[in-house]
Amino acid sequence: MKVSHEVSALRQRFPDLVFEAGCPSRVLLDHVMSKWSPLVLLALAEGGTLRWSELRRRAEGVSEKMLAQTLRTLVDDGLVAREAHPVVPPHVDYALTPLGRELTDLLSPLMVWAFDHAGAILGVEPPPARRD
Amino acid sequence: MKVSHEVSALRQRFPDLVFEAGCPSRVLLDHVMSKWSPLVLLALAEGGTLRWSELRRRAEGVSEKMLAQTLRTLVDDGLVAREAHPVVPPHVDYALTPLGRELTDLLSPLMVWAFDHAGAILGVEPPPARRD
DNA sequence: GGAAGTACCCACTTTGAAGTAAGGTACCCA
DNA sequence: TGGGTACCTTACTTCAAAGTGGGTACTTCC
Repeated sequence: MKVSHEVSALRQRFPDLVFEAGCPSRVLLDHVMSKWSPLVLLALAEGGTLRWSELRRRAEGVSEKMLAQTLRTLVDDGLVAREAHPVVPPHVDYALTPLGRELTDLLSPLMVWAFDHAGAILGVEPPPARRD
Repeated sequence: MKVSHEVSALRQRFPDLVFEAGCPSRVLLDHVMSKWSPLVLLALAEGGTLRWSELRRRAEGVSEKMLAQTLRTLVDDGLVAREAHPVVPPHVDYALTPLGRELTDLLSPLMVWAFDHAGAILGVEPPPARRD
């Protein structure tokens, strides 16, 4: 039984109460699930090594500030590796670390699932006859 | 190759740009990754059918307002089923729908991963000698 | 009659994430 | 001399999510 297996893995980590706000896993999840992180991570999962300007193009709509902030967080967390070449004009490469790859391997099925079900779930918001 | 397979599944859905803000998958992801949704979903994955008061206890720190709001969203999205028994005092049961179970099957490995790596990742924030 | 229990809703305030706009560096080329 | 390129940073503003503190309904028990 796959489900029971999943649940037991959960149980080991979150005994009775699940996990309180502010605990490390929440913080990490917040990093990973911030507005632009998934886009950056998936872009790197798809595209391999990418430079700053290429990431800006792929994460459509991201501002320079948010891209910098997102990348900084991911680099600090050890999920993305940053390699700056000392040339002019600047050339900086970003790529997933092995840890980052572990993450995207778990993250992308979730994104694919969300993509596949989003229309049905959000489109068919059943008429709000919810009240008892 | 597992990774290539994942990536090709991604590619099919997010051709060159990944996906713009405001698209349905973002909205769904935001629902699922809001502050309390993962706790509620995992609590239901672990605990099966739970009633309101039990959920309040498990999602340590949640306010009544936020629990109500979170549950309402999840119910509207068809991830959680709500069953109100017409007794006094009120008795309302919540449980995952099959769709919700699909989600938690993808979500819980991510949470487990986050739990296992959070300490190392956040604790070892390497001394900020990041600048070139 | 009034307190207690359960599952909520509503109005207001606070917080923090994201957006905007502007500047900054370091070098090359015209 | 003064653009132009690529990679950022900082200061200020905005806005939605979350928090706070109340209220409600219905019935049973004391």
